[in-house]
Amino acid sequence: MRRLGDLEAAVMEVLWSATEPATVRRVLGELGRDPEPAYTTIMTVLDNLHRKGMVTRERDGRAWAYLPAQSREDFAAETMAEVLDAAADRSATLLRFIGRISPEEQARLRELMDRNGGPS
Amino acid sequence: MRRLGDLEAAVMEVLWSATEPATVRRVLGELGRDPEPAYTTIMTVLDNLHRKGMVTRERDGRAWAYLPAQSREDFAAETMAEVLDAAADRSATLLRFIGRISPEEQARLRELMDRNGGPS
DNA sequence: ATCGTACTACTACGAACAATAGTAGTAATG
DNA sequence: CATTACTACTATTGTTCGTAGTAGTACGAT
Repeated sequence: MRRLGDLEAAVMEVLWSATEPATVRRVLGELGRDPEPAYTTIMTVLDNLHRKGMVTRERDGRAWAYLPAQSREDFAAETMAEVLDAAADRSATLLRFIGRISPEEQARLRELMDRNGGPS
Repeated sequence: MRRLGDLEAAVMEVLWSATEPATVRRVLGELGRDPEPAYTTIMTVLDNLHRKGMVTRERDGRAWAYLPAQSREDFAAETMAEVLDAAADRSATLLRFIGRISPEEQARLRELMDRNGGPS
């Protein structure tokens, strides 16, 4: 499973919240950390995320602008699926999983399955 | 999220596969690693897992016998729920999640919800 | 043209956690 | 009572992440 450090996760949050590709400068500004990390720190973090395939990047003038390779939701869903795959007894895991989410959420889950995979 | 190293995960696998509390010696034997780690390495790993609350232990003669604090399925389900919590848009995440599991598994999920949360 | 600014590439180091294991002490067993 | 097996304590190394400096380069303004 792809695992992120604290700062890496915070940086991804910024990128996920952004509506546009974000430069290092922009990520730094929107991180809202105290004390503010150095510009080069964020640059390194973004570079590492790029190596890990978590983000892609494109030129914005001279600077790189980074954008998430996946949406936050895709990332979360993929992680959930990976965790499920790692479990031996998938049914038992699913059963316990639904035991951990609210009845409302179960209803929503049902609805989503109806609407989506249901009437093919 | 509780994160485990490679060896830690392998040790947990052994414990999860075991039907009984397992001693260090036993875990070491069933790890099947080449080269086989030192006895004390596994001892330290189990001690760390114990500190993290991943395992409990009881005396088996002079040795400690370790057993998982949670089943593999509980662990997986809890992790899945944590990941879902971290996502901003839970519905969207669930939607993508069901998109990643097979129709059969969706059916099973539906069945589990019917049987469980359904007729209260 | 060149000077300053902003960005990048390269490099490095410290902190935290994981992997690895040795040594010394102690208890059980024969 | 000696040998063996286990535990506690300690230490070292590796890996990943967080942190950042320095040097180089391109661009825009004057």
